Amino acid sequence: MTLNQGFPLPAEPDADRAGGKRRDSRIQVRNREKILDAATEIFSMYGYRGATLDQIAEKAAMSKPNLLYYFSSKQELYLAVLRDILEIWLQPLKELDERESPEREISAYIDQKIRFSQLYPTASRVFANEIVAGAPILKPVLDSYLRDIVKKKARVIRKWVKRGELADVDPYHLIMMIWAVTQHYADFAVQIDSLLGKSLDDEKFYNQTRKHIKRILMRGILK
Amino acid sequence: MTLNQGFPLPAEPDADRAGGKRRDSRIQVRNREKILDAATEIFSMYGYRGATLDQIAEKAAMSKPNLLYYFSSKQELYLAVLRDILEIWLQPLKELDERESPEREISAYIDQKIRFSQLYPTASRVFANEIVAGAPILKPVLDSYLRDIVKKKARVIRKWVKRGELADVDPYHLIMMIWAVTQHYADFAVQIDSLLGKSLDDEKFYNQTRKHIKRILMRGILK
DNA sequence: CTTTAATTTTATCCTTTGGTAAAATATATC
DNA sequence: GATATATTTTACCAAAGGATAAAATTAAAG
Repeated sequence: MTLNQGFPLPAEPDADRAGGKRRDSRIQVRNREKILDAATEIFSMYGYRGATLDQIAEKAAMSKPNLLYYFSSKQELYLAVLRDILEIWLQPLKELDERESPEREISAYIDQKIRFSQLYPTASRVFANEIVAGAPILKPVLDSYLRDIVKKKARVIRKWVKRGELADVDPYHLIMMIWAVTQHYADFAVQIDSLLGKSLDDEKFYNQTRKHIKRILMRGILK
Repeated sequence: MTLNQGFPLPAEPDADRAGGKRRDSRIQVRNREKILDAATEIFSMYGYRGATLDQIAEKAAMSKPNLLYYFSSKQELYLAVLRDILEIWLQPLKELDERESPEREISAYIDQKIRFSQLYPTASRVFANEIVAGAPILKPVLDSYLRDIVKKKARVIRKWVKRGELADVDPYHLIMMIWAVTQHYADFAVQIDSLLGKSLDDEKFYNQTRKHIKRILMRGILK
């Protein structure tokens, strides 16, 4: 689950050391994962500044100095968490393929985004927190990497519009809309739970939500 | 701007004292407002736990003890901020009127929500932060007050569907969708700025966004 | 102008928090 | 099983953060 490959976020100084020391012992891998999971949960609730290493250490069932043995600072830990999230957050968008029909592609995209909200709601919330906070860490990534991908995919959507397969929609706004709606179910899960007593964990509700979102959006954009 | 009337959030012990001391001197009003504005901004960036009184005091251009003279604790200040936000956040929904056409009413509702995102983006972010964090403070309000209003308005939407004026949409999901999309432009403003170099402050972009959201959504739900 | 009440400042306290040092323990290798 | 290395624990520190006390200043009322 700790993927991270080639992201424009500074790599952890100690990660995948090639020289000298042996890394990746079973205990190493297990503990790093335990910490990342705990950190994701705590960061999702309190944001970077509000989260404390004590809380994270407790949730990971280890002492704070022990935690700092694996991630040498709070910031390094936060970066590691964000890197993992960004990886899975971005993946689906990259797959939009202009050679297929917009109906099929956009539908699949929505499916993947809502699936992400179901599978990684806390990760989604860490991301939300970071962006709402003004993206102090991710800003450079948004300004370069994300910007490029979105621009490329906007072109794909525009092509569909020109071909007459899609109503005359603004590609950017369409992408924003899909993000907004799908992420909402993860980021505002408490609210949903308060109002409906349901969550995406409930497979029935998950499918109902998925279909409903798709019905309205697809109706809204297909010719 | 400091409205607050009859909200199910505990009232500040000192607010609008009737007995004894005179309140609301000009200086009192001005400083409380200055603090609330500063607090909204800081809370929007760092959430409740991540925000510090030092930051807020600095932004309000006064000393920390001075700030605490007006709001006797961080929590009290946070409650005051949330109360103000909730007031303006909820207002538009209350106005949905079944006697009018859904086309007109929902369109007006979207207008009001996106207008809120334009006028109070930081307030929107404080709210977002609170909900993403699991609504530790607002949970009771969501569970009672908000729940009731939404239930009532869901009934209105359902009536429109039965009358055949609206496609067969789930009222709750529709409301969620409108919230998600409109709030997105305030809550994820940095992202929007990274990708498009625009914000709702730009009147042209504001109108383009508004129309685009409405076009897709209305097409998606009208018969 | 005095007197009283409201506001602001200065000094300070205690707790929390990110982080370190070094000793103690466990694990692996020969 | 001895030695080296990796992991964990214990004890601690300096800075930050929420909050209070009390003195100093300013504004209002008579």
